[in-house]
Amino acid sequence: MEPTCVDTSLNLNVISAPLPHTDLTAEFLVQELQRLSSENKRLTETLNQVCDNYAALHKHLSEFRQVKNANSDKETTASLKRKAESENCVNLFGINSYAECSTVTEEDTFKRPKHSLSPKVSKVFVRTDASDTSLYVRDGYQWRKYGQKVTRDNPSPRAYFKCSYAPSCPVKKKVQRSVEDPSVLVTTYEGEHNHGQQQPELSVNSSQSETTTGSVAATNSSPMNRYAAPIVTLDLVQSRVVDINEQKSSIHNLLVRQMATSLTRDPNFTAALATALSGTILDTKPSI
DNA sequence: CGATTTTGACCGGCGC
DNA sequence: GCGCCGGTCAAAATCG
Repeated sequence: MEPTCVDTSLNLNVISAPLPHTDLTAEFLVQELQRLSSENKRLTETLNQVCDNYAALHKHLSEFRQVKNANSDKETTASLKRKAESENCVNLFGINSYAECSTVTEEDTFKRPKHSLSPKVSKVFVRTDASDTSLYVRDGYQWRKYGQKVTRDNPSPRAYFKCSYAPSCPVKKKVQRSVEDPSVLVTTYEGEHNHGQQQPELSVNSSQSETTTGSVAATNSSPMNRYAAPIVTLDLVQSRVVDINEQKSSIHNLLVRQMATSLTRDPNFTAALATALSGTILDTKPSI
C-alpha cells in the first residue's frame, strides 16, 4: 500500500559491508544508532520549527480573512458563502498537504448559513488508495451508514454516518472523496461524542494510515519484513533521544544531503509540497 | 434473526 | 410557486 502522505522513510544505507569482528560491529552499530538518534532529534526540532511557522502563518491568514470579511459587502449571498466554504476547504486541504485535522467553530468561520445551534465541526483528510471506492474511515467509533448522495460539486458520492455506539450520541459524519485528489477522503465530523472511544485506531480499511497535524512519523513497513537493506524510519513524534556529542558534522552534512535528495526524489513529497504552495498562493488572492 | 448497508423517496431550505 | 440541491428516512436487501 502507498504510504500515507509523504514517505519520510529515508534509505540511508550507509553501512556498506559488515565489519570483520563482531565486537567492532556491535560497537559500530551502537555508534550508528546514537548518531541516527541525534539526527532524529535534530530533525524533530526542525519539524517543530516548521510547525510553529505554519501555525503563525495560519494565524495571520485567519486574521487576514477576518479583516477581509469585515470589509466585504453585506450583500453577500448565501451561495457565495457556500462557494467560499468550498474554497476554504480546498485551501485548507492544500495548505496542510492532505493531512489536516481542523476544527471549525462558529466563531472562526463566516459560513454555516443555517443550523445556528450546530455543534463543533471538524474535518479530517485521510489519504487512501484511489482505486479503493469504499468510503469507510475507521476512527475508533462505531458508525451506521444512513445515506449516500452524489453532490453537485463532486462526482464521487458522499456517505452519511451516525454514531451507533450510543443511541443518544448526536455525532454525525460525512465522508467524500476530494475533488482535487481522489485518493483523499474528506471526513466531516459534526458534534461531539458523549461517550468514550472504543478502539484506539485510526485508519482506512484497516490497511492504510492517516496523518494528523504534527504527526510525521513515517509508518513505512518494518525494514525487517520488507527490505533487506537497513532503512532508517524517522519517528519524529516519540523519539527517545540520547544527546551525544555532535562531532561528526561531516557525516551529518552528508546525511542531510542524503535526506534532502531522498525527499526531492520522492514524488509524493514534491506533490504535497506543490499542493501546499499552490494552496497558499491561491488562498491569498482576493475573492470574487 | 438482528444488525448493517443500500437506495429510492421524501423533506426543507434557498434561489430565481 | 417552482425547481434544485443537500440531508434524512425507511423499506428492502445483505451479511454474519
